[in-house]
Parts: sequence; C-alpha cells; structure tokens
Amino acid sequence: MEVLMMEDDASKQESITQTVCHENGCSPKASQNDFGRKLLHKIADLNSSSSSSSHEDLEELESAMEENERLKTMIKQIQENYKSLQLRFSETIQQGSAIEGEEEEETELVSLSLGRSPTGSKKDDQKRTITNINGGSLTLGFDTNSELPKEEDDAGGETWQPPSKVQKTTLSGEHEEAAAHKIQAKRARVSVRTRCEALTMYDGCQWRKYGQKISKGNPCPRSYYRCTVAPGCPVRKQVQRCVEDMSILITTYEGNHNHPLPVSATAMASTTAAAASMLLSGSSTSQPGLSSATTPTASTLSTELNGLSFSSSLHDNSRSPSFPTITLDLTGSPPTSNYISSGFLANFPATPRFPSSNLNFSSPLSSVLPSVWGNGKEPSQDQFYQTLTMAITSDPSFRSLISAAISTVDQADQRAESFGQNLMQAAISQSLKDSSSYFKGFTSSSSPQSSSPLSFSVFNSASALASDTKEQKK
DNA sequence: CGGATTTGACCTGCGC
DNA sequence: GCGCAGGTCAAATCCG
Repeated sequence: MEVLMMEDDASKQESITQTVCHENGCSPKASQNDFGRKLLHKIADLNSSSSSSSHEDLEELESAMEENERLKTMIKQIQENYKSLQLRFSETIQQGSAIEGEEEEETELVSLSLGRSPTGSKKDDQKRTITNINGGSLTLGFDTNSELPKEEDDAGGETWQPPSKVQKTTLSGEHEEAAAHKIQAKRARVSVRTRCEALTMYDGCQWRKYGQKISKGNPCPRSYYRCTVAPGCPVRKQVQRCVEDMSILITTYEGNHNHPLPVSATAMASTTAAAASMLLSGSSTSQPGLSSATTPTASTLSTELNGLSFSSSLHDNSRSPSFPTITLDLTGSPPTSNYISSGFLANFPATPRFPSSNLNFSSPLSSVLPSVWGNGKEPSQDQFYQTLTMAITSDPSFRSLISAAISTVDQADQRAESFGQNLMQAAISQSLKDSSSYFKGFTSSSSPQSSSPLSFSVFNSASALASDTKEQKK
C-alpha cells in the first residue's frame, strides 16, 4: 500500500504496516470496517503529534485513504460475486441431482482427508461432516477409516514407509495394480508456489527440519521438514526457493496427517490433501474428448473441457521421481515457457507415468477462455457462469472441486495465517488488475497420461481443492 | 539442559 | 555394475 511508503516516522510506519497486513491477510469482512477509521486516527495522530509531518504527506495519506476505499468496495464486490456464484452453483446442483440416479448420488461423496483422528470413531466422522451438497456428502474432516490402527496413515490406509521400503514390497498378480495405486496415493505431492521472504511459509503446522540438500539445477538448498504436531506423523514437506525468482518459495507437501490439526492448519491441509486426491483421481480417470486432444510427444499441450481451456505439459527429466505432483501457483505471475522448461517445474518433475498438474491462479480470464468467447474479449459474468455451470454439471471432478472450495470457505478460520489468505491475496491482486471480474480463471497442465480435466477457481476468502473419489474407490 | 538445526555420511533408485 | 542424484539418518552444534 502506498501509504506505507510515505510515512516518515518509523514506528508509525510499522504500526500502519501491521494494520494493512492484517487487512490483507486476515478476515477482510471482520476488519475492513475498521480500516478507514484506523487510518483517520493515524492521520489525526500525525497532525497532533508531529509538527514535522509535511502537508505533502497528509495529501498522500488522503489519496491512500481513497485508494483503500476503492479496495474496500472491490472486496465487497468480490464477496457479492462469490455469494452469487455459490447460489447459482447450488441451484445447478439441485437440478442435476434430480436427474441423476441413486448410483450417481453415491459417487458424490467427497472426502477431504485432513489426516486421521487418533480416536477415529465413526461418531467423530459423522460430526466432522460439515457440508452436504447435492444430496451427496462432502466431508471435510479427518480420515474416516476408523477400523485401522492409528499409526496407519493417509490415503492408502497403510503404515507410511520410506519410498525405498514401499517400493521393495513384492506383490504379484492382481494385487500388484492395487498396490501400485496405494503407493501412488502415498507418494502424491502437492507443491505450493508463493511469494514469501521468510524461510518457510507459515501453514499452521509444526515442522522439524531433518535435512538439507543442494539439488541439481538450483543453487538454493532444499530443506526437508517433517510434521511434529504428533509423533509418527508421516507428513513431510520440502521447501526450496525458485531458481528463476528467489522471492518465490516452493513448498511441497507429501502425505496426510494422522492427527487432529490446529485450526490454522486446516486450510492448507485440506487444500493439499484434496489436491493430491484430485491428482490421483485424475491419473486414473479417462475423460472423453480430452485424450484425443493430447499428444504424448508434445512438450506443451492444450485442450478444453466444457469450453474451459487448460494446458498440459510433459516434463522431460530423466532423473524425475516417480511421484505424481500437483502444483498450486499463488505467485500471481504466469509461468513462461522458459520457466516451465528450466525452472520450477524441472525441480518438481513427474515422469510420464504420473501426472504433474499445474494450477495457476494468475491468468486473466480472457486468456483462459479464448475459445469460448473469442477475440480476446472479456466475457460477461453471465457467460462465464454459463460455462462454469456446464463444467459443473457435466464433470463430477469439477463439481467436487467447487463443493470443496465452498465448504472450505465456510469452515476456514479466517484469521488464521493460513493458506486461505494466500488465495485471498491472489484473488484480490488479480481483481486489482481488472475489477470487472473477480474470478480470474485458471490454467491447468498435466502430463498426457493424465486425461482427467483439472479445474480450479479462486473464491473470495478461501479456496480448496477436492477430487471425486469415485475412481479411488474402484 | 532439552529441543531444534546443521551437515556430512549413508542408503536407495534409476539411467546408462 | 557404476555413477549420479534425491532423500534420510544421526552425531555435532546451536540456541533459548
């Protein structure tokens, strides 16, 4: 904010900075009403206490206030747009559920695993079911398989083991494929790109560093952390700065928590768990009309889902690990071809065996949906809603995705310094660039082997990913 | 003094 | 089989 740069008094600057940071990072709804008042107080303080404050500074402060008023209006509009979208979504889903049969309804169950409750009772599971959309159950809670011992973890429901031990397991026949699925589930990774000056991005969890390595192609060391919220938690994360832009922090999460999470950690945990789930679902799902659009030999591919464009990238890296990786880009800067080929994605590659999906929050809507409206013209909100509705009604994965996003908005602690803030900031920063639409669109890329569409959106205060677990159940 | 971090050694998988 | 690179371990060190 401009106002920060104009303050002469260092302590006052810090005070205002904290105020503005709070506005940006925490609940805009709760605190935005106080913002103008706080600024007025600051101005009054300056007038009364500091004879050295120049008239120029005051003018600039006033202009900053006007700017902040515009921002408040913008935030309000974002909230209204979100409500409208949510309403439309619910209506559409209700219509869809009337058509779909019972079998389809069963597949609407979406479970976003945040790790397993130590107690693991089914009662707890029921309590944690916080949202019910479309007759199906959208569960945002802890892993629901209560039959398993608590030291067992995550999607596969098996004790976490280091990759080497897991992959050493010998199996034969039809179990082999199932085991491969489990291994894949365990090793699914979610990368989050954020602009962060700190050593690590705060995500609400407690981490202990257990290693550091210089990886090939990046002079910045990669740090390895494991979750210490509960002993034996299998979740690990890697933190590394982007070689292309040192201000970008790349955090890669792996595994699911096997313990209740702090409130401030639920947003990130649900997002990463759902993203991983979506990725794994996508890796085993075939979507009509998509597979034909991809060509394995191409390094970058693009296709459409329900008029929504996304691109797929094949990352050729001979040393790439055999882990599916999904990437959430919250930096606000669209990836360049150079960046894709030699930068970030090269650090988090995927072999052709597994998809590597890149969800980008930075692309303007007009560039995301060129094939629908053409001429690079920004679509109206109604046009966009129509396309979104098409996507929702015809694709279960996307439907689940939206459901999870909405439910997360409901449940997230908005004051937590968590992932939702980053999403909010991303949304706002994009809205500042073009206030005509808060939904700035998305891009998605995956390897050709992943024919499942990936779609994403930014809502007004929080967002989450979800997947249709239908394929995982099979 | 206990917990967290650092850092070199070691293990493992994979490509050649 | 060898070498490289990623990932982990664990002793040493640091820090509150």
